[in-house]
Formats: sequence, structure tokens, C-alpha cells
Amino acid sequence: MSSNRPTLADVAAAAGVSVSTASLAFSGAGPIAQATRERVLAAAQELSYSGPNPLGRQLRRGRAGIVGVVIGDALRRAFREPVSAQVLDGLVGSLGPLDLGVLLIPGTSDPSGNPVDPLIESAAMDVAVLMWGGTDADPKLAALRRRGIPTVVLEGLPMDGVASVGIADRRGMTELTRHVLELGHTRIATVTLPFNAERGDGLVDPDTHPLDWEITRRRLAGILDAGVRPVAVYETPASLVEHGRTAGLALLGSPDRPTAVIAQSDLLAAGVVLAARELGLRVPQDVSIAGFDGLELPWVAPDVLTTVVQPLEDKGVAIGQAVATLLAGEVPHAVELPVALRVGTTTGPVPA
Amino acid sequence: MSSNRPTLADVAAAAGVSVSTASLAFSGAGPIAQATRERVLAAAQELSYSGPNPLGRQLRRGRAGIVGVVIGDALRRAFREPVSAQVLDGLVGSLGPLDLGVLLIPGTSDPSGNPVDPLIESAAMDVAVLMWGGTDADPKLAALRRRGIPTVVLEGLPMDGVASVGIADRRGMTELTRHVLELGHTRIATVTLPFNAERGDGLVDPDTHPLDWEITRRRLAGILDAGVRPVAVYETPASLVEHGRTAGLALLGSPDRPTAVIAQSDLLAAGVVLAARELGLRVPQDVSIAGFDGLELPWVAPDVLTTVVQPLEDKGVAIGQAVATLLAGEVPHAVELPVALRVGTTTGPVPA
DNA sequence: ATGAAAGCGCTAACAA
DNA sequence: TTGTTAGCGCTTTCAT
Repeated sequence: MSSNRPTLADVAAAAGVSVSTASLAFSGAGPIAQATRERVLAAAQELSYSGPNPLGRQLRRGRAGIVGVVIGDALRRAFREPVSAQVLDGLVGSLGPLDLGVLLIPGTSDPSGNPVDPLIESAAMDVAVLMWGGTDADPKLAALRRRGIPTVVLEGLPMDGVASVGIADRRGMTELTRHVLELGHTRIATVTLPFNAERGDGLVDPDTHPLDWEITRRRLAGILDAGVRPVAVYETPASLVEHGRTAGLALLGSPDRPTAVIAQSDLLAAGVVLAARELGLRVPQDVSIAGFDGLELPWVAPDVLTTVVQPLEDKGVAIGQAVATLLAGEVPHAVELPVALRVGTTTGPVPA
Repeated sequence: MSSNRPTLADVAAAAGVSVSTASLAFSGAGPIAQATRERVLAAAQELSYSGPNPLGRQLRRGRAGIVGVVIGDALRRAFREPVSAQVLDGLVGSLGPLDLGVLLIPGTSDPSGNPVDPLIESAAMDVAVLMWGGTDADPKLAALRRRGIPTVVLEGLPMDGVASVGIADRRGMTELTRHVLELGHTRIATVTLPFNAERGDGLVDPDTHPLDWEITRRRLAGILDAGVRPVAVYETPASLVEHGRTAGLALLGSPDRPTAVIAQSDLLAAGVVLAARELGLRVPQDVSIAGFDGLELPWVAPDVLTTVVQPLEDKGVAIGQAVATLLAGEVPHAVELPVALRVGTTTGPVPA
């Protein structure tokens, strides 16, 4: 027995068998006599050996059993979005049965230095998942490619060499916009997710403002597809209630305010609802408000947000499947999950 | 060069140096001639070798570079609590510089089978962090002990063999209760976090209801320390707005309602505020409501919750330090971070 | 059913 | 400054 932690060799010696036999006793991946097995396990118990060292196993197998999940932004912000949290939850749930663990990788681009977290460069992982976007020019994606780590991208552009999972958000947004049109609205404003890494906060001209984020682009395009040209486009720095509130106050504060506001997320929409209440506007009598995601937001109660429901759990599951496929050495096909319009109480006929 | 991915040996051969020299070229942990170094790097580039395989490095070093973080509950629920999210964020931030990654481990106890996630049993990790509690009887803690993995426990009981990080929540709760007392309140109810794994939802008798969760116990004790015996104790199944709302409706719905409600978390308190508004009660004229945590909750605006502010980021940092200490083979001392009463607009004098 | 041997890819003594 | 050597702990052929 070595001076330190016991190893499989120690256990084998104590049990009077070879290491390979001892290995079999633990893995069960091979023929072994019941009696031998028990003897090995007993010896392990004796030496308080708690099972094969994962490091040795990993090296031998060439697999780390780890999926690196690159969070698109500071964790704090990411987690405050129930959207990320639920997808991550679904992902972890679907990865567990595959005996894979999730390694959290901050996706923040530290301005003063390497734009890529060192974990991306050197952590042991078999597959990577890029939550939220990642364009072809993304240095994170480049680093993963360089390392030859198969990657799943969420809500990104289809790119060759990476598996993609997304939702039909463009179509969903079109459907939502049509619903608003049918209510008679013509003065429709929109509150958007960030256009790019600058994360501006204010009105923008969508024709000239640099639009790097695929998800923002698609949801905006969905509105245009319905034949609507928004009377105002307000960019927010993140999908958070407070940013929606700020946007709402800006949009609804003037007399020539829009009669309907379509937000690119439920959290933003909830913020707009709060702003409307603060301004003394009734929803939906004075202004209609719609969101996107289909979250349960207790604090807009008794209102129910009109929104586009996306299958958050399914997304996690789909990613899990893509990961499994990649791990098997195959190329998963791109997945686009369906969304569904849910009409709530926050949209109504245009005021007379 | 082997048929598959190039290894350090391939690069060394291509550069005409020994493997150890090649290793030095990458790690920089030793003397090496600039020219040699460049030659190695060039050879690596040539072979599109993207750096040393972490698996080999880990085995050799005996370190995985991984901290396993056991989330106390289903991830979805955990992430919806900004408290967990912020602590996790601080933790990841403080672990990054130590070149450690965070492995997410679900803490759920699957009723139908092993109460411990397989990752706890067999994932490669150098240190584990148990978020939220963990008593001496916790099977997760037992598994970690068996594996000899040094562990940091958050908000748990001080136990020997594990480092602990917590806050002075009991004292904070006492201070908060005194504030409410000074406003003249005598009919004070409290809304609590879960008492145990059962996660009940309803009024309980604190003297007889089994109380396993240390955090719940301490915050309850803090109220008693101020000499207050709550007129009602309402247990919720999780720290979520909707549960707070349910509790609030139950507590405030009857004529002999309490004049003040102290919740064990801000999310719960926010729910109580919503309930009060729904019932047509003015806060704080008709009922005072206080929470715990010190979160920014945009949707209680324009109100500001009276609460006890805990230093969430610091907590993450403190855990990071404890991890570093454990990694250095030392035993960190238990940390208890201070909290501070923040008087907002949701508490006021008792109604006449 | 069991054992012997090879080697996963790397780093760290130590020697030159 | 560079090279030689020896494993880290394990799994997996291949023999027996």
C-alpha cells in the first residue's frame, strides 16, 4: 500500500487478485466470479478505498465525462433570466443519465485581456455548449474549434461544424404581431434585447444600428414579416425587468405614445407593464403589451401576459440529445423547436 | 505522429526536442531558451496541436482543477432564487483566478433510488461546495467524506472536518424584529423557508413541526431572541414569490390578521406584498412587511422592502477563499459574514 | 474467470 | 538549458 490514498493496485493486492480483476469488480464490465468480486469489495472497504480514481479512468478512456457550458454573459445576469435557468436545468437533467457533468464556463469578455475564459482554452471537456448565440467570428467558438471540441450552439446562426438548437422565434414573433394587428393597432413599438456587445439602452434606428445578435435580429425580423414597421425601437442592455421598465417609461411617457408595445422577452414586457401602471395607464385598455418566452411571472398577476411560449425544457433536452450524438461521433441535424402564441389579458383592442 | 490527435510527443519529435522540453515550452514552468520555445510552438502550430491534453496533466498532477458545487435543490428552483445565483456568480468569479472550474451537481434526492447524484460519487473534483445546509446526516456529505473530498458547507451547522461559510442571520433577524417592535407591532406573523425535505405549505406549530433546515431554524430563532412569539408561522415549500403570495393571502385574509409579517426571504416578502395589494391592504399603513436578503426587486417599486441585507458577493468570495485554503491542505476557520438592517418603505407604525 | 502487460498524455525529478 | 526516466491510476486487449 502506498503512503497516500489507496489505489486499485493496493486493493487488488489486499484481495489477492490482479488489478485487472479488481477493475472488473468495480466496473462490472466483464466476467467475474461473484466470490472474487465480493472479496475485492471487502478489501476496498477495509482500506477505505472509495472507488476508482476518475482521473486515471478519464485518461485511459480519453473521456472527461464533462460538458462545458459557456454562459453567454456574467452568471449573475444569466441566472436572473429564468430562461437561461430553465434551459440549463433541462440540460443538466438530460445530461445526468449520460453520466456527464456540466462545467460552468463564464462567457464574459474581460475587456482588459483575453476575451476568452481560460477554461475554454484548457478545461477538460468532451463537448461544449454555447448558450445564446455565438457568431462565426466569436473567439470562444474559434478556441473550441482549435481544440477540436465538438460544440452545440444555442440560438445561433447555422454554421458548419457545429450543431445548433433553436426555436422558431421569427415565426412566433410574426404570429404575435398579427394578433396585435388584428386588434386594430397601428402605432406599435418594440423593446428589444441587446443589438450587440455594446448593450445600449435607448431608442435606436434599426436600419443603421449594428445588429450582431442573431436572436435580436430574428425577433425583430418577425415583426417586419407581419408587415409592421415599429414606430419606435428601444434597445435594452439585458433581459431584465428593470430595463423593461425604463424602456416602458420612455416609450409610454409622451402623449403620442404607441398603443401597443411588443417586447422581445417576458421580463422586458413585465417591466413595461410596471411602467404603464406607474404612469397610470390601464393595460390593455390604454396600452397593449406583449412579451416572448412564456414564463410564469407571479408579479404581473392578476394579469396574464400575452406572449409566445417557447419550450424551455425541451430545449435542454434537445441539447442533451445533440451532445449525445456528437459524443457518438455523429453530426446531429439542426433542431428548431416550435413556439406557440398565448393570448393573455395584456393585449386588447386599440383605444378609440 | 500517431494516427489521431497529436500529442506532446509528436510536437516534441517534430521540433526535434524531448517531450519534457516541449512541456516546458507550454507550461513556462522552468528554464527554456527562447529559440527552443518558439521552435516547439511553431511545430505545434504546424501539427495543429492546441496545447497539452488536460486529462494527462490532471492525472500527473493529481488535481482535476474542478470544484464540485452541489446545488441544494433542483437547479430550476435554485436559479430562480437570485440569492443562489449571486452566490454562485461570486464563487465562479473567485475560483476563476485559481484556475478552477465549477462543476454543477444537482442536489436533488431522487425519491426512487440513490439519494445522491452519481456525480457526487464519482466525478473528478478537488473540493466540493455544499450550497445550503447539509446536516451531519446528509448522505451527500457522507459520500464526499468517504471519498475524502474536502468540503465547504454554506449556511450549515459547524461540523468538524468541513469548512463552513455563513452569515449572522440569527442576529440580523433579531435586529429586524426589534425594528418592527419599535413601530409598536405586537401581532407579528412570520413566513418561513422550508422546515425540512417535506417542504410543507401552510401554517405550522414551530414547537412540534420537525425542523431540519438550519437556515430556517436560525431565522426563526432570531425572532424569538427579540422576545417575540409570532402569532402565526407559515411554512412555504421554497423561496419564491408565488409561495409568498399564497402565504400572504392566508395570513392577511382574515379580520384578525397580523399587523406585521416578517418573511425569511425577500422573494417571500415580495409575495406577501403582492397578496396585500390584492386584498386591498395598504403597505405599510395597514400591514408592515419585511424580508431578508437585501435583493433588488424592481417589481415591488415604488416600495422599498424593509429587509436584512446579506453580502451575497462576499459570500462567494469567502467560499473561494475557503476552497483555496482547503486546496493548500490547511483547515479554514469558519466564516460568519455580517448582515445589516435596511429600513425601507414597507414597514411603518402599527395601525391605530 | 483471471492475470500479465501495455499504454492513455503528461509533468517533475534528476542527470547530463 | 536540455534530455532521460519514471510514473500518476486506470482500463483493456490478449493470453492463460
